[in-house]
Amino acid sequence: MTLRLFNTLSGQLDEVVPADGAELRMYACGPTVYDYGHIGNFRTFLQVDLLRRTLRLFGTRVRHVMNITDVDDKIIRNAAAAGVPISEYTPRFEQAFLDDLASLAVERPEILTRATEHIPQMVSLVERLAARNAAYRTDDGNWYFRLSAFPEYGKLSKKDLDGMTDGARVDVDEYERDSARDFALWKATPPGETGWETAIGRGRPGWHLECSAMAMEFLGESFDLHAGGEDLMFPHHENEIAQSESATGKTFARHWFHVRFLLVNGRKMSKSEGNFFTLRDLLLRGYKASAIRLALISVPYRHQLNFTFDGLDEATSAIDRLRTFAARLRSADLPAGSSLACMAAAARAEEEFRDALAGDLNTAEARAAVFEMVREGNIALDAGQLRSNDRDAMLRVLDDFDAVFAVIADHDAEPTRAAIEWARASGRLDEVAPELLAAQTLTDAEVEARIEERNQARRQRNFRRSDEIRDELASLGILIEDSRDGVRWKRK
RNA sequence: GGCGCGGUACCCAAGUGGUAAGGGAGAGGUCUGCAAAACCUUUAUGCGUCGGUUCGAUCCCGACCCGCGCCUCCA
Repeated sequence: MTLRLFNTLSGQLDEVVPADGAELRMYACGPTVYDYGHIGNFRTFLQVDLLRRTLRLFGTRVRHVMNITDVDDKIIRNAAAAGVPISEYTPRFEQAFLDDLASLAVERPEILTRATEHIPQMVSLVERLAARNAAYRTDDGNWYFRLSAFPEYGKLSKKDLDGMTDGARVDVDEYERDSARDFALWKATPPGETGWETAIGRGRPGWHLECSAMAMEFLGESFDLHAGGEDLMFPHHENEIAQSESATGKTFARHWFHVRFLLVNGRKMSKSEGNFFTLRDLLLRGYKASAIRLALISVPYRHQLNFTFDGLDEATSAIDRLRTFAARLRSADLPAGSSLACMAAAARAEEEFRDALAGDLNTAEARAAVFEMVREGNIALDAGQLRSNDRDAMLRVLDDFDAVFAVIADHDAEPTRAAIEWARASGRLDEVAPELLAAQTLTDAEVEARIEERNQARRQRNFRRSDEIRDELASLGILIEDSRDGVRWKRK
């Protein structure tokens, strides 16, 4: 199966296939590690994860490179404010970021790469550009890219810069850029400030240079796909294209994948709006990692997603439904054989699920296909018409669904536990939902013991006592469900 | 101002030129010591407004209204 994906560069749906016929080489812009990641960041990384998981489901091998930007103005400023060198400042947030990705079940890219470890590659890129007269050094030691050296500039973001550049250029200060639109490749820094001594002078990389250098380092001068948030389209990706293609004369990335920003309560997320959430904020409020993941991937990547707490509740319920169905399938005692209707339901779900993903990663439709099968499966189960082969077929659909969505398999305890641990360590315990904290006061074994106590009371038909225990556990955020196959419980 | 996206039931959200997926919530029911959970059923004569094209439009065209994003650090 082949994925058809919107390509910002071509402006249409293009098939995503490896140019070398073997391995899909993709580069995704990673985080600048100056703070904890927020849900907007994670929507993008989650959608990239969805992309790579879908490719793999379709049988495509992936070599996915993600950079960690560990030097830039914000980092330098924040580290200075914290009174630590950046080499001490960034690892903390890099680790937090990677932990957050793991919490959200985001697969690790094949290659993670840091900007500060590729200074030589960046320097040689500048030298190549200089040799082609596409880069120049100003008297203050900065290096700029000469936009006029790249006539195709604007082809990604569809900007026509002709009228915007410098038609009215009069006297350009000798210390300034030749054109206001020329962008910095390398920023000169005085001794004492973060910088590297290199052949092109002392300084540090401009923002765009690292991505070009590292993408080429690990994927070659020309590769299959480049991903990032919509804001990166201009100027970041446009500049990457300009500097890369000017240096190599080759197409940089063939396919460009951009994820739209999310809104929170209908507005752009910002600290001043009071609608700014990190992953950790949400975990501490008691939302499960799986629910956050599902909420962030259920709206297709090209649409704005309006993130709300209602949406998280919806995702929580939806996951419960899926998990309950999966558990029900697994534990059901079924006769051998298969039924035509159930096999057909599974086959249809599988086909629709794959088709939906193949059509520009339509997660909403893919989800719907599986939920339809869930309903059909439940009906068959209730009617005693589901047979063991049907079960296997439906479980396979759920497996494929989870290979991409990754929300049915329950790994929610660890992220929540880790978030509480982190809150404890960083003096933020007051941000933890009381119920969540309460639920942590009992170990699983202790909960089981209380439940056994209640079971005993129930056997003696001492329902007053039994309800007492149930209420007590409920106040600790532990929900009890009596079922035919015994008592199930879960932490809220 | 330039570029772009969207307005579908109480909420979220797919979708197609031929009569509206899915999830959540609500209601009813099954089950249950009770409850919860689970499961089933049910919920848009209508898809921002007004015109047009068409045998037929939510889907195509035009105008308008509203919301949003990018154009500057930003995923």
